[in-house]
Amino acid sequence: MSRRAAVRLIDVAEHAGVSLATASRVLSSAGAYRGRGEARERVLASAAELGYEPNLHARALAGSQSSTIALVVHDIRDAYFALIAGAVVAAAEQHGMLVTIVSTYRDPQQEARYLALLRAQRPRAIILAGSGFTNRSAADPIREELQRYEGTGGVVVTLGRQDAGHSIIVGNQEGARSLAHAMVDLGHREFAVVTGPAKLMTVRDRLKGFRRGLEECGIDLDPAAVIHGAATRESGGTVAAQLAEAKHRPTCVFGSFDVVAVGLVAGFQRLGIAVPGEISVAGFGDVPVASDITPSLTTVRLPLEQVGQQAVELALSPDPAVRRSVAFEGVVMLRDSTAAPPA
Amino acid sequence: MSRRAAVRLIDVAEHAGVSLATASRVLSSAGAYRGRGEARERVLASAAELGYEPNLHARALAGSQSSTIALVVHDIRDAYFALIAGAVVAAAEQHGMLVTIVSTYRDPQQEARYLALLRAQRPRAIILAGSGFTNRSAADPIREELQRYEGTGGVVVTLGRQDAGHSIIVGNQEGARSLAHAMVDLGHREFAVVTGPAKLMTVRDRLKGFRRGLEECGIDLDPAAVIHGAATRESGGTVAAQLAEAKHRPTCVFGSFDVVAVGLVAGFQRLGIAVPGEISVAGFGDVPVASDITPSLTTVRLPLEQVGQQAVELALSPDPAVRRSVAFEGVVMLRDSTAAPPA
DNA sequence: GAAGCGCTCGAAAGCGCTTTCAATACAGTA
DNA sequence: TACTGTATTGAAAGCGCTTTCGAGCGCTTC
Repeated sequence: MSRRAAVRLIDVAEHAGVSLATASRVLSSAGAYRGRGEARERVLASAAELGYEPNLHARALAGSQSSTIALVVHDIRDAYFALIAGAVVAAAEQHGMLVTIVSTYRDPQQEARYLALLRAQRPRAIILAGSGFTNRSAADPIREELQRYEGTGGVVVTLGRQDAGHSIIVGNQEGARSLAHAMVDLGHREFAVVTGPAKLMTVRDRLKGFRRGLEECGIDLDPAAVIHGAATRESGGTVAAQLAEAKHRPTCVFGSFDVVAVGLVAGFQRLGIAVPGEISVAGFGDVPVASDITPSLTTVRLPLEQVGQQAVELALSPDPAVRRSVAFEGVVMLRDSTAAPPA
Repeated sequence: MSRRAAVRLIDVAEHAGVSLATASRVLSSAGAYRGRGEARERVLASAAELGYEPNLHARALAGSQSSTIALVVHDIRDAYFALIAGAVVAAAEQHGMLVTIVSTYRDPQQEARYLALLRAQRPRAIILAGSGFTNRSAADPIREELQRYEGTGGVVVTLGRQDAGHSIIVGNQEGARSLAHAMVDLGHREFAVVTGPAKLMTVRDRLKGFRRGLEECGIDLDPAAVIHGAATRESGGTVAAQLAEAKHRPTCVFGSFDVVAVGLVAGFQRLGIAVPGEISVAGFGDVPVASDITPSLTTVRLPLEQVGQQAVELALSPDPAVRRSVAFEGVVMLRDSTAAPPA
């Protein structure tokens, strides 16, 4: 294990018989530089021969231009975020950038701490996916972190929140609204919503959209019919049991995360309640498991692939000073977990 | 958006009235340094007041000690890798390290390219998860990359391959072997294996383990009964159709990735073949979807959480020169997709 | 009281690169 | 041929930090 030092730019320069500056210009292909042919070729050849690899730290330090993008998610193990991460990683690599992923496990304190840690890495941009605590007070630590980061020249891209940097609207509200219409079209009038922590923007947006959709159909969503739990499968199962025992059972339950809906379906089935025969269940996200369960889950498909790609585009957009905002729409995927209500 | 420069260490030093060196020592808490009390306190106070944040690039450059760990996976969108990534990210952050994730989408060329890109970032360690093309020839580009990286002082941790750096055995062989025994115990004698590309180590190991398990029970696995497809749900569906039409249908099918098994189950059900009534299906991995489908999937649970944690431990282990190897075992999760063969 | 030890602390030398700045080369024009 | 304008090149100054090296200090030890 000879800890032989890595090849440096100066080694390449000497080997090619040019100055350090020239070698740098050739290899970092700075703008319009083409070299007089001769020198350029020699540098390229030497670099290849010696197996030169730039040191990104040195590059970042000298050029104050980092080549990493930071992605902050709630939980990378969650399919929803994994899908976004996949798209971000793929898009970033197209631009020769690396992605640093941080998983906050839905803890706002953590999130702020991580953001601080991340800033130390001086990433070109921070993409905040699925962050979005609805703390609109002036003292929101996350917003403060973000603003500070922007202040030092960083780019911020947020998904589902719009109080900092570029923002991407992932279609939470619109999607939920469409879903509400679809459920009413199926004949449902009695609803329950099972969702996550009220402090998450995502939760609020989906709920708001669903409620608005119902209102447009002349249906009021009883606040008591909105159940806030965790955004997990287990939570769905627990709530299913509660709903099963309720005196007045809804005909359609909207689990505002696919995993929750999956838990609901499993829960009802365990209790011998037929889905969709006796009760319809819809989810949100169209994560792979949605099509895998039986009955397959009616849900709202979010274009996560494009969202991730777009996030990288915005992250790398040349003029960060002008805030941009891009909206996507969710599309309702009618599958087997919903049907007309029992007669 | 005033692009005000970030606070530097020298700003802190001046504000505290100490030298740059002292400030550095206090803030990077280098070993046994405690300061004479006085100086230390002042530096800490100044840093807090000015909101100092170290520049990791400068740190890495000067100290030649990076604070990122690189994680290479096949596909971060895949639950298996997402689970590993979650554990790695969590464990890394405990050590104040950031994780750079690269997704190679199962392309060996890509993988080698990414490894090169990664090396430019000079991560403290590279964790290669689910890499493992079985190219044992001298010209394996990935092994070459890894060895080169080790040569320059980097640490390598591999999951499921053992030709470089520290290695973690995730239990592919042992797990598959146990599963084979469990299936034979259930009464099965006729098997088929549906698996991924033969060039993946994971595929080979699981197959080898399964075959060995059967042999130990006196059963030979017909090479014709091993079907190599993609490690996807769709592939499972396709193969289910093929198996359904075969003249001699096995009583138990082992899908060596959970997703494949999920596809198999869905495929058989679509064709009206009862699982497990007419045919048993088992998977490997125990990814969340395994418990979500109906019938729930018999599979082998890999301790991915611990694997990820251990990978980080090894990555950060003080003496990289001595190669270490840690083995985990998979445990068979008998669920509803398997039963005794039809009489 | 001199020598020795174990600290803290400051000056300064880099880490490997990008990027001015000034110098030189070359082409094009008169 | 001389003269300007443009492209290419090299020297050198950092980017923000860690880390030797050595000076200085307060002790104990003989």
